[in-house]
Amino acid sequence: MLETDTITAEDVAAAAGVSRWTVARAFKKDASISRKTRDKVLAVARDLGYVPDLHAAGLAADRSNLVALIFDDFDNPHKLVILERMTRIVQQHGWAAITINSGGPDGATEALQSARQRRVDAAVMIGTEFDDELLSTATEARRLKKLVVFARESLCKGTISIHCDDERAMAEIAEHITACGRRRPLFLAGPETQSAGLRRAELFNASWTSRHGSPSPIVHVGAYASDTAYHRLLEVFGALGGLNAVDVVVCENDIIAIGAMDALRHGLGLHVPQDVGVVGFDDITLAAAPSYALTTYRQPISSMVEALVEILESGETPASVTALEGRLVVRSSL
Amino acid sequence: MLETDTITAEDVAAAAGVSRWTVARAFKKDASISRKTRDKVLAVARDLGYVPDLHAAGLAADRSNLVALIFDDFDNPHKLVILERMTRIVQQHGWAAITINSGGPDGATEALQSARQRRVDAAVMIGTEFDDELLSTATEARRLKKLVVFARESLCKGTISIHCDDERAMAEIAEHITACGRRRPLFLAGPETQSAGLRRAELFNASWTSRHGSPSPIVHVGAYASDTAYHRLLEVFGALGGLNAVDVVVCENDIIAIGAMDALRHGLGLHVPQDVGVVGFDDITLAAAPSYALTTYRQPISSMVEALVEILESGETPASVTALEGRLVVRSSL
DNA sequence: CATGTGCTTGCACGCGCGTGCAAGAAGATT
DNA sequence: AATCTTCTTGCACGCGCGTGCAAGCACATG
Repeated sequence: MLETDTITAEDVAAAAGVSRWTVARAFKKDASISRKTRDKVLAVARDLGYVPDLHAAGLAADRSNLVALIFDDFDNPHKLVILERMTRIVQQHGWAAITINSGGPDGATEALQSARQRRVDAAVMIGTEFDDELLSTATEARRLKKLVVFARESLCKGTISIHCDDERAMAEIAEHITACGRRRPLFLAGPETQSAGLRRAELFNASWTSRHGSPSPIVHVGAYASDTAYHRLLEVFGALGGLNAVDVVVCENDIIAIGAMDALRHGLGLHVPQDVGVVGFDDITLAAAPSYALTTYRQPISSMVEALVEILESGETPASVTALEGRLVVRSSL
Repeated sequence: MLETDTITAEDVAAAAGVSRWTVARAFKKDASISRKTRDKVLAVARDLGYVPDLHAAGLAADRSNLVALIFDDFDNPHKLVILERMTRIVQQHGWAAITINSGGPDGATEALQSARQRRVDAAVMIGTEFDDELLSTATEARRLKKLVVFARESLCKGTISIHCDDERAMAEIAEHITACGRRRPLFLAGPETQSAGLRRAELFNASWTSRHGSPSPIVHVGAYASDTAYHRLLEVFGALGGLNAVDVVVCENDIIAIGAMDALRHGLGLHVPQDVGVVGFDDITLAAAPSYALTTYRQPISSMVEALVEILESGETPASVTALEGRLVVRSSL
């Protein structure tokens, strides 16, 4: 790189024959500056390749225009969808996103501290590992301007939660299964510790029980990973009673659903959906692939990010909970 | 959040009975400070919950400890692998990563400018849309401290390129195919404009021709997307001569390979690898799924990121090219 | 032409910390 | 005990820009 010498507002001011502050005004919307000087300054700035230093601006204004996106894992492609929406929409509104890899639950404190050191306007926690207990004990969390829990309902004090209305979602799934004539669901949930925070198994059973009197069995998978789900299902399917006990597998997310489908088809030689139906959650890209054609529930990620932007732009820090409605995407797995 | 009042080095200094600069020294490795005062300061800092403000530090030292990761798309799960390694390893060395969504090639300039505004120590471009022509015409690129092109060879002046040794990779693939007895490869490449930068088709054919005399046909897919690849292969397979003309499909990446496998199996009713073999590139998680069991080539992402860290830590800005060796992962698709 | 109003512009001060130098403290030397 | 080192510590200045206020200006009014 050749011209690394940073060019400041001072330089532009000198070249345009105005003061440094006038240059700042030219770049500030709704600033009191005459049309003529603004145009002149902007033109000079363009020639010189000047852009305001957001770093210094943040320091002065105590507003970094930075949000931290803290992820607990990067295995689920759904994270990529979230990241895409998040970065794109947030950028459109003038923020930049710093992505922090917490590297597991133990790293949460460190991640939060790192966010604070960068003066982020908000830290967004994305991942089931970040449960309310962890958040309520993390003192770092108290020191952030805003703490948002994304894609999971959080009742933690001082925390802002933006998520899909899972209660409604699970009710819709229960209804769809019922409409398809299935009566023997098996709920395949994630790791017991993490899955609890999502409450999907619980919500599904609440809805299912209200319709059919008795709950569905729940089996936990050791990790949100297809191969783990694959082996887990093989392990329990026969023990539960095989086809006599299960005619549809409801999964906490698509990753598990993919593993379940592979297990049913390749491991047990069954047909989906003829023998056993499968329903997922998230609608990852792969769910639409002809090999899977998974019926799943799509979270309203874009709306959720819009909600985040609103919270970013609002001055106050309301300890709020926003639940948005997604939609069931019916394909051929049920 | 309750205690939003930022606590500065000044506060710690007062509480510890030293000057602000001594506090700074306590946090600086290899600083000239006595063991005793450092321990005292650090203890006070911990009690008060003080951590140095990296924002202000960056402003003062002209070093933000920030790198920008600029992505052109978020559809390929391989990006997630890169992101995970990138954030994790870079964090371990004291940097934080800001993720920028360029939203297509037109957004590259804007993304670069955004990176500059944040005073990043380096901007890393990840994606085939960022070709050398674009980079050489982008004046913003000249103003960054370091510009790194990741996972693609770049010969652009002033640019640092870190990538997998594709020449060797394609030679290994050609050798494997040959060893498996296949003699009629079809190369399924990405969009013509983007694929050119990767040069994989070209490199494969160089190797193939040297072994068997004549090159493999090359078919371009309109997008790096499975369904696009699916339809494209269906479209051209018969026209090329079907099984008489093709006994293995070599794909520019796994996403295309997945689409190709689906097309061969579900679209054409063929068997993989019995009728036609498939080889991919990247080794995404899905490649290991039993439904695909894709033979593919794994790029040495971790080593590549380590190389990036080395470049970050080295003061100079060598316009360098680093090509690292990956490895072929043989599964059952060939 | 004098006065008042509203729009522009300039500026002191501060955001939190790093750098380099000089003053001070502690230990070593004769 | 006096002096010299070496280690510690304090400080002026600056990084690039935002905020709030006051001075400057143009124009309209009487």
